[in-house]
Amino acid sequence: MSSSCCSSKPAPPIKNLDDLTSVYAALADPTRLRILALLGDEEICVCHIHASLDVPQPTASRHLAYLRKSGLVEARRDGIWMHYRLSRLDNPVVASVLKAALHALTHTTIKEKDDRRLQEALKAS
Amino acid sequence: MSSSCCSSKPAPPIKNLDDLTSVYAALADPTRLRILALLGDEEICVCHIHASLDVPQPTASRHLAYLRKSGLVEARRDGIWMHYRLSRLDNPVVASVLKAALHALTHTTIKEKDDRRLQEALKAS
DNA sequence: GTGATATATTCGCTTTAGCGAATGTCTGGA
DNA sequence: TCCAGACATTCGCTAAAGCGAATATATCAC
Repeated sequence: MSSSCCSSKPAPPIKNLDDLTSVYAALADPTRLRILALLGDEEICVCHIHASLDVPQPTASRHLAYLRKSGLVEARRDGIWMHYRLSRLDNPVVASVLKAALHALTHTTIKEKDDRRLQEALKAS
Repeated sequence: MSSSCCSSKPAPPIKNLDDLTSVYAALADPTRLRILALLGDEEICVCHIHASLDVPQPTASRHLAYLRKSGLVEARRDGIWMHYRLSRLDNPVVASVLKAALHALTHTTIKEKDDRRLQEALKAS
């Protein structure tokens, strides 16, 4: 993982430990982890997210707002739809933390189910 | 970071997402992050930990108990002293998550101070 | 056993997080 | 302008976390 940081460019120091702590707080919830895993490289709208995770729409929306505030995801409005995607993190250290999380999530069994439901939702729309 | 997992041996699946979530919950506290960063490869007793972090002894002890329950650290009794060290994690996926955290912590400014106080404490003992 | 030191735990408290239900807001179409 | 659909937010509640202070436990020396 040091290859995603520290190899070429010098990584900027993290002056405030709370910046790191808040990232881990954002990752410390199963619904948010599932959202991040679902996003991967794609951009997904809220309706597909809450359908894939099989959680109520306000729940998905609340966790998306949390992730957005923490800087891990970004949103784009498209008419009545909101599309979410993973942020391109400027800080390589934080980026490697998220990368480790995404990698770990590929090893979870629940991600398979979520991905399957996403494909069904995409097909049905 | 995929080099620390998935390269040679097949990583075991994470059947329960809560296993991952609880690891991130353990990392979502500044005192615990500082403890993990301080430990590094060494084994450190509680008195040096709470002296290095400049937190009350019960605080250090409580967070160490938390880290211990979460499986991230292990303890060894040596007379009246308790020595803590990072666990050797059997799950490579979780190990890479911790590795990313430790790497990120090397970029924090507070770790320098903590390390410096640790050296002083070691020298004084 | 007594005392001293190192560490762990409990207690009372405040703060925060997450949830379901309900409601609010925004957008596009009729 | 009014409605319907997509999404966001608020409210009331419960559960959990973290802290400081105090107390308990454990080990060793005497």
